[in-house]
Amino acid sequence: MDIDVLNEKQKEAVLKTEGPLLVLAGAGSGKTKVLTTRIAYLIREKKVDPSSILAITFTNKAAKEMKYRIIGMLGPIGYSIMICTFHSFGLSILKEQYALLGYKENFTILDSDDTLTVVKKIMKEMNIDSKMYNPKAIRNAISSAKNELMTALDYEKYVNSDFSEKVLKVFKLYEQKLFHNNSIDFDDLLVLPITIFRKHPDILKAYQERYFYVLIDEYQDTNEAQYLLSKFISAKYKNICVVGDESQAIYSWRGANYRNILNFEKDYDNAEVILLEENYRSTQTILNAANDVIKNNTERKEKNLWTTNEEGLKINYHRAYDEMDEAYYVAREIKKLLEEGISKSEIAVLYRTNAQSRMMEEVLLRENIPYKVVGSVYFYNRKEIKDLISYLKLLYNEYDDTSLLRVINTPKRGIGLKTIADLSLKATHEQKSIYEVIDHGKELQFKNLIESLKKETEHLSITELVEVILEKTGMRKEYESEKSLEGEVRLENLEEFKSITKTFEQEHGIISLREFLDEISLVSDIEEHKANDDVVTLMTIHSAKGLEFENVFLIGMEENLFPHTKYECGKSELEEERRLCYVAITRAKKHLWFLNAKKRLVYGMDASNPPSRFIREIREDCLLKDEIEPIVSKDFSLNIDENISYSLGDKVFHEQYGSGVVIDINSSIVTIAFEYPYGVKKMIKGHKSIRKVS
DNA sequence: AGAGGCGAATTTTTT
DNA sequence: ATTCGCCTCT
Repeated sequence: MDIDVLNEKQKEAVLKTEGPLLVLAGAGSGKTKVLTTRIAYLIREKKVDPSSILAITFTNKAAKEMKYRIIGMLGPIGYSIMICTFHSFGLSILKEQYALLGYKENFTILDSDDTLTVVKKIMKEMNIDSKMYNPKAIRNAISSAKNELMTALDYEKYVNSDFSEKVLKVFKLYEQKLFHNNSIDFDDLLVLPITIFRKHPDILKAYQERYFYVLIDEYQDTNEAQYLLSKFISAKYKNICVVGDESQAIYSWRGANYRNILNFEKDYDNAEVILLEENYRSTQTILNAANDVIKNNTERKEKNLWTTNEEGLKINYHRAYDEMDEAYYVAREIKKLLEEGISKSEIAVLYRTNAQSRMMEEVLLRENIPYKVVGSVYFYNRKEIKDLISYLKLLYNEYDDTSLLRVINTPKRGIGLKTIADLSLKATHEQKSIYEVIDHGKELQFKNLIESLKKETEHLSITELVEVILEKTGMRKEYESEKSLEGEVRLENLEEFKSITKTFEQEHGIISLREFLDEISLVSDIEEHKANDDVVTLMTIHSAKGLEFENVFLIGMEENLFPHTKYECGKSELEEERRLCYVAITRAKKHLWFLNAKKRLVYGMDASNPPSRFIREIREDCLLKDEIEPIVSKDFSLNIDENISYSLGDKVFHEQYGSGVVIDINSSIVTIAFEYPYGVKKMIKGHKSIRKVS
């Protein structure tokens, strides 16, 4: 553990172990290093019991990274430290205290799709028109209310419109329904522990004593519930260290309140504040640009990033003709970088909205530059996977109506809408779950099937159980008998799921269904276990938070797009956009490019936006305007056979990857699933390397 | 139950 | 421009 490699401020942050501490850590100032060293110091020097340390992060990825680094420093003892996300911390409490709130041990967690389904169902039952009131909006309103720690009862006081009146109605039933289903949503993972703590001071006390030292990462992103949970847990010993940077608060639209970090000193008497302003990541030029932009925000703590790094390259600024020209400029610059021997994994293209990735993808495909789009398709979101997970959830918690409804007629077993409606009505009426009220007909056969599978869970591993489910529910047969290529792909996905469970079991030993379900409920996607993929990264600025790349292209630097002003543009919204810009700029270590276009298609209409105000906020000598001839090129025909149309399920043959199936088509890109080991690839329509086979 | 047509919406995303 | 959800028709 190298305390000596830390700078003075970082050292202070490590050594001040007692009492409330606020570490304002600018971008690239070694925040994670401080956190991990601090934990190592507590254990090694202060002889603190690892199990009395609680470190909370926002994402699984961050938690994993921190754990990995700690274990690197301390060895296996690191495993016994509670390093987790807010939600998994909440779950750990609920697993111990569920009974206090009347839940049964086998409660399950609904994801945001599931909760939407519940909301829709309730709206239907209550005859609320889903055209007049958007179910998603209602779900979000409920979720926001819960994160503000409002119960349905509290919400009543805030009803001031038609919409909120409907929200209230749905909210009440929603909470009832979840309870009767013995299930909870993501928000409950934060809210219910707080409810318990408020009701049972003795239990709160026990947790306070268990976690003597508390660390919270990304404190600027805490919402009310998370804020309060942090406060409760550390209220007794007040050994709370929060780390964050209000300049990087970009989730206020999700209920995060960066004032939590600005108010830390008011919340905790004698709080010490340490500023980490030395940046180890970027060049002076990049930091100047970042500072120039962020200083236009009013609500922030004065902070000025500096570095001893060299001045570095200027920021290239290119105003392209249109979005295609913009993408081509980026592709050309990337090619230059690759020729210089720069690794693709050190190149990122960042944008404000997902829609912008499209043209970029198309051009990178045409130019044969390997890339990945972060956060596009979620494995767990595929239909067949969700169905399978629903079976698992139902086996664990038969009261889970959401899962039951998903699979009761999947694959088809002749249980129609009428039957389902009747069952739902009966269940609502008797305040029971659907499973409980099933007593005859084909649905009883289904119930018996579930009962027999439940028996199997006792002596099978998860992988074996999945196999039995695929067989006995007829899922496998269904897809096999389709004799369609789509069915084949779905079967492959299910096989892939089995390899996930297998890996999981190899890593964790024999695990219970509960452990497995918890894991997949709280992890949004599987590990990107294609490790050594050296490719260019495309992603939104939001997803780029916490990451760094030597070379960063920031595209769409235009008014209306970034800052984004689709709806209203209030001062606070603009400031959040500016923080987002700050985050984007500070991702770059060595070289940064700004791109925009004189005109582009927005919602199918020509739009021409002036350059982003953020560019103007940067001192001029940081920027190098690059004026080159626009590529107004029509000769994309290179390697392309025109007029080839595709439909889903078409069989194709690729000279390198062999035979494959078209699984997605969008304007000029086809997605093709090739056989093992090539997998799913995107290609430009009509590329000469692929041909259709009949 | 599945295909086709129409209208509406279209920032950011984790858990 | 395109996607998505809902509706109707086979």
